[in-house]
Amino acid sequence: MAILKAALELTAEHGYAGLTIDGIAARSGTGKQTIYRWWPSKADVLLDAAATKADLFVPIPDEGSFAADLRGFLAASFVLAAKKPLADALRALMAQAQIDPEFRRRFWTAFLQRRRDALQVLLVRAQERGELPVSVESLTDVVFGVIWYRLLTDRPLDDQLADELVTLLSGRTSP
Amino acid sequence: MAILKAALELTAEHGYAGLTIDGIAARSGTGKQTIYRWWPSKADVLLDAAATKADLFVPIPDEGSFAADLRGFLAASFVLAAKKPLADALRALMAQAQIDPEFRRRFWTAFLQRRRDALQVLLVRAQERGELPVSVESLTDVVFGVIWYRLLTDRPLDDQLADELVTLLSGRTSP
Amino acid sequence: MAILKAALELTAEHGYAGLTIDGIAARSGTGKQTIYRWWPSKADVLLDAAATKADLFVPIPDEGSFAADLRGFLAASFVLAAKKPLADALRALMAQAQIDPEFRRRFWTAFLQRRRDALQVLLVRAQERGELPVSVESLTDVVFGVIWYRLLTDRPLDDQLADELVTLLSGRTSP
Amino acid sequence: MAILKAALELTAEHGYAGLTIDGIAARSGTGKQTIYRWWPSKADVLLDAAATKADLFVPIPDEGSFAADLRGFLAASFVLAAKKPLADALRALMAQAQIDPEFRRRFWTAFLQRRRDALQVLLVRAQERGELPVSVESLTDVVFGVIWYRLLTDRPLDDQLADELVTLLSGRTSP
DNA sequence: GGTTAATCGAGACGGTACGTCACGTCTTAGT
DNA sequence: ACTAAGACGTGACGTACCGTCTCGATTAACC
Repeated sequence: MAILKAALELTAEHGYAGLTIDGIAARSGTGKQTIYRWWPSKADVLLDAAATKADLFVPIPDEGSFAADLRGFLAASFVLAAKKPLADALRALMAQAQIDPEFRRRFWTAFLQRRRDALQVLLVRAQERGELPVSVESLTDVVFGVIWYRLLTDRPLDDQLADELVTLLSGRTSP
Repeated sequence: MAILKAALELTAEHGYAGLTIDGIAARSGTGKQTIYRWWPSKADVLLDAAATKADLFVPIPDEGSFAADLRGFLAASFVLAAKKPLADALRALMAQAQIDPEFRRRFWTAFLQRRRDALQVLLVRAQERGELPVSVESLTDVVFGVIWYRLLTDRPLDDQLADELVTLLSGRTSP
Repeated sequence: MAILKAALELTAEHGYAGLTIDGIAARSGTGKQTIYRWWPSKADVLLDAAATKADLFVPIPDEGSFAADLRGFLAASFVLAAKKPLADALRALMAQAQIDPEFRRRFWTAFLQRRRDALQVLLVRAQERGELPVSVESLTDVVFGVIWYRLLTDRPLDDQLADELVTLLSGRTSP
Repeated sequence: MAILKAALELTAEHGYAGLTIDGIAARSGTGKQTIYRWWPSKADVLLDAAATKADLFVPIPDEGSFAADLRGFLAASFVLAAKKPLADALRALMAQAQIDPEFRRRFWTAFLQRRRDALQVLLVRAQERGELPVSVESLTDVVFGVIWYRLLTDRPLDDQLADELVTLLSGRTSP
C-alpha cells in the first residue's frame, strides 16, 4: 500500500516529528480523507507499516535447550532493532503510546502482545523442563525491558548484551 | 515556581497531549515569552518539574549484601513509579525523548544518567565483592529496562517482580 | 420527482447554505451520479423545483385598464413571494446567479425572462393605448426591481407598496 | 490594509467563487487566524473593502429641485456601479446576504442603510416641498430596486434609465 | 525621589498542521 | 443496463498551537 510506504519513508527522512497526515497524503498521492477512513491517527498508519515489516521476523526457534532458543530469539530481535528505519518507527510508536491512551491499547495488542507471545512459547517450554529461575511473566518483561530500554535510549543491542542475558536467564553461558 | 506547578497540574488533568505552552502561561499567570526565556520546550519544563520531585527519592542503600541493597533500591524506585502524576510525567518525557533528539540528550543527562549512577554505586560495590554474574552495564540496563518497560506498558511494579529480580540478579532470594 | 422535493425541503429546513448534493441524494434515496446526470449543479435542481411551483402563478390579466392589470399582476406576484419556502429558494437562486455566470444565464432564461415576458404583455398593451409615461423596458425593471429588492432585503411586499406602485406607474390611484 | 486590497484583487481576478480565506492570507502575507480575528467571514472582508471604496461616492446634492437632486444622485450611483471590480464585489455581497442571515444584517446596516439614508435626505426635502407622488419609503425602494435589479441581472445602468426614472418619480423630465 | 532602564503580562502576528466537509468522478454490487 | 451506495483525489474550511514580536504597566536601580 502506497500510504504505508510513504509513512515509513517520511519517518526515515524527517523523523516522526516531521511526519504529518498532509505529508503522507501528498507523498502517496491520496487524499487525507482516505487515510482517516482507514486509520484513526498517523501513529496507526505507522503501526500498520511497522507490524507488517516486523511480523516477518518473529522466529520461534526450538534448538533443544532454553539457552540456545533464547540466543536465537535475541539474535533475531537484535537484527530487527538494528534496522534504522524500523527502529525509528518503533521508538515513535512507543512514544505515541505514552501520549495517546487509545493508541496504547492498539499498539499493545497489535504489536507488543504478539512478540510477548512468541517469546513465551520458548519460556513455557523451558519452564516445563524446569529450566527457569523465575516466572515466565517476569522473564518476558526482563527480555523486552532490556531491548526497549536500549532502543529508547538510543544505544546499540550488541552481542555482549545477548551473551550476558543468556547467562543471566538460563544460568549458563550461551552455546 | 508557579510555572513548574502549572505544568504538572495540566499534565495530570489533561494528559501530556493536552499540555501546551499557552496553557502553562495562562494557568501560571505568566507570559509565554517568560517561559521561552528559561526552557527550550514544554518537555523541558516538565523535566524540570519531574526531576525536582524525583531527586528527593534517589536512595543509595548500603545494607551489607547486594541482594539487600538491590531490594532497597527497587523498593524506593517502585514507590516513586507508583505516584501517578510523576509516572505520567516520566512516561511523557521518555516519549518526547523519542521525538526530539535534542531533548533526548538533556533527558539522559538530567534524569536517566543520575539514576543509573545511583544504581551503579550498588552494582560496583557488589562487583568488587564478586557478587555479580554479569557486567555492571548489562545489569543496569536490565534493572531500568524492566522498570521502564512496565511503566511504558502501563502495568504495575509489584513486589513479586522485585523479588524475582533480586533472585535473578543476585543469585539468591531476597532477605 | 423525489429529488426536487428533497431539494426544496432541505432548503427550507437548513437554508441554502445547508443544501448539498450529498444531502439531496441521501434524502431522496438516489445516488449522486443520478443527480449529476440531469442537473449541472445543486442550484439547477432548485431552479427546476422553484420554476415548477412558480410557473403556475404567472397570470396575465386583462381587465380593461393598465392600472387594473398592473394591480392584478402585483397581487399575484406578492402572493407568490409571500410563500416562505418559495421565496427562500428564489433568493438563493438569485444569489447563486451572482456567483456562477453559467447559472446566471440559465436562471435568466428559465425564470426571470418568463416573468418579464408576462409583465410586458400588459405593458405593451398599455403602451399601445398611450398609457405609459416611460419605456416598457424601464417599467419592467422598476416593477421587478422593487419586488426583488424587497425580497432580497427580507422585507415584506405589502398592499401599500402595490398601491403606490400603481399610482406611480399608471398616473392614477388603483381601482 | 493589505487584506482588504487582496480581497478586492482576488475577487476581480477569480470571481467571488474563487475568493478564499486561504487565498487572501497568501496574497496579503498574513495568517488565516489574523483574518478570522478581525472579520467573521470572507464576505465581511469584502464588505469592509467595498464600503471603504463606496463611501467616498455618496453625494447628497442640493440643486433646488427634486428632479435635479435625483438626477445627481443617480449619476453618482451609476458611475459607482460602472466600476467593474466594485460592482462585482457588491453583487457578491448581496448574494452572500441571501445565504447567510447574520451577514445580511451586517450588510444592511453597514452598506444598504447608509445609502438609503443618503437618498432619503433628498426625498424628505422633496416631500416637504410637496413634490413627491408617493411615500419616501416606496420611492427609496423603487430607486435602489432598479439599480440592484440591473446590477444583479448584469445589465448596464445607462442614461436612458436615469432620465426615465427622473420622469417617473418627479413628474417632469430631467433638466 | 524622580527618572531611566529592564522585566513582565498580555496577546497579536505569520505560520503549519489539524480533522472535517462537500465537491465531482469513479468503481462496485445488485436488480 | 441502469441504479444506490459509497470510496476516491481534491481543496477549502475554521481551529489549535507554535515561536516571535510588539506593546504598556510595573519594578528596580541609579542618578
